[in-house]
Amino acid sequence: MAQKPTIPKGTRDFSPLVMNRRNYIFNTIEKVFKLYGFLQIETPAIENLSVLMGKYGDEGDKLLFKILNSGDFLSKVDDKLLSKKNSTEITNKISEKGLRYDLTVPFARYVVQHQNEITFPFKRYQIQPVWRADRPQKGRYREFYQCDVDIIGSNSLLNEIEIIKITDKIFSLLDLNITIKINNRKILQGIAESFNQPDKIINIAVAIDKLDKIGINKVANELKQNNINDDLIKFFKNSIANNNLSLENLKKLFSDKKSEIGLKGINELNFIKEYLSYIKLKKAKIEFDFSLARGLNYYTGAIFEVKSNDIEIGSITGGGRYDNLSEVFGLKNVSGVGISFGADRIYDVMEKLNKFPKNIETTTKILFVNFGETEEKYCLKLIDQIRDNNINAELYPSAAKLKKQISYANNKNIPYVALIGENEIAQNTITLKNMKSGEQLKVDINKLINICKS
RNA sequence: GUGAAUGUAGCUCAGUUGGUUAGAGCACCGGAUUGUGGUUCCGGGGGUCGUGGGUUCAAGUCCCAUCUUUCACCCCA
Repeated sequence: MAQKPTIPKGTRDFSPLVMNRRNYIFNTIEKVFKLYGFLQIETPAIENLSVLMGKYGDEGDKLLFKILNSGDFLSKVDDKLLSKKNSTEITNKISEKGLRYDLTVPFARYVVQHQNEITFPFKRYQIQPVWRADRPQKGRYREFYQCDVDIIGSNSLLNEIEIIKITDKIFSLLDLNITIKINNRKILQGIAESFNQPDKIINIAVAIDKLDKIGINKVANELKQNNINDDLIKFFKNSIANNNLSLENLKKLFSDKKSEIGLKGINELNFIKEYLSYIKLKKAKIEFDFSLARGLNYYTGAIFEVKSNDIEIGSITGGGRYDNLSEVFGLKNVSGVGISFGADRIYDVMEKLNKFPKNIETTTKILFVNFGETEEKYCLKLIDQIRDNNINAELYPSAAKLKKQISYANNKNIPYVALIGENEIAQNTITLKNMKSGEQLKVDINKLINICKS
């Protein structure tokens, strides 16, 4: 036990059974992405820290995995700096690369770098792992996959509708009951502006986001601690207490305070509402929730978050519109909207609810038993023919005891076993064993192929 | 980053107020059954009890440190 190898905190190995199930999720998601006309890209696991830093808020920066410079990286650090023991300053000198934290920021970087090859609006999807130096706990890993779709280079709110449709389609295929929560950052910004604290929008958003969890009083405390003024806190307390935090109420506030951005947010939200009333969703519930904030800094318009209705776990999917993300990389006026499916959390939910179909687990359809050199040569020819018919088949690699070979088929859930020994060769036939029923038939190769195909 | 709990065989766990050689079930390997798995019976391998130190005649059991895993907060998929 002592010297057994381990893997780093928050990372996992995926065994064959788990991989089958993970691939089922990835394939379902990818199929829907393609159905809506998205094209795939990949970006490197490693990005320059200058690309990653400052995009996710202070908390996000702390959670970035940083990579040491190669070579004698300490030689550039002078003794004064070392003795100060300021980790941030020293890190800047010894690390210039990091592991990507999400797929959206690398995508924005990609768009700016490849702007001349891209036809806008650009619809891309990307399924790759991301890394966060978080403390692992339930549904939280340090390495996990995100499945992102984004449309960049179009302001149309039709894209938001499409994102909602994609989300609905994927979760209906996976047979999960979910709620899509929708809000708009412009509304939050309008609130901040209306009370003369436009710079506090992040603090306000993060505090309001906890409304469901900790209640209005604790939210009020947190707002106070962040130096949010009393007028705003009062507004919240009153409207929540009177169950009155409605679109109309907010609209009135924004009109009174002449907050253009707030009014724009309300218009955008109404657009989505109106269009959603035209189209049918298969499975998803929609909830407009003014307390939804999302921690990532870069969102500027609609924001989405998906929760499981049946399992208590953080959000399993999230996204929104970002107007200025490519601007920080030098490309102005390119707005994007996208959403990210958290494959690992979706897996956890599906496993708890037992939602994985049974038929995704079989791999090999037929095993050829190996009786020795003459027989294996004979089998090799037949097995080629079977594989040419697109049937997964394998030959046991040694003439082990029959018991062992059949157990192998049993453990691997292989439904058919072909036995070809001296007798069968002489009679030019195959003994085919059905592992479920235990039945054995003598068949020829064509019949065997037909049985395996059905 | 803050606060808690946890660690005994591949897995799930027992192990009394500290006291011989640390157990069970499942899994694995072999045999009953040399051309037949999933059932049954018999046998077998596998542990310096997370790691390092300490207390004691004696530590899986008590103390300290450290690591791991898990949970909550923060934040998030």
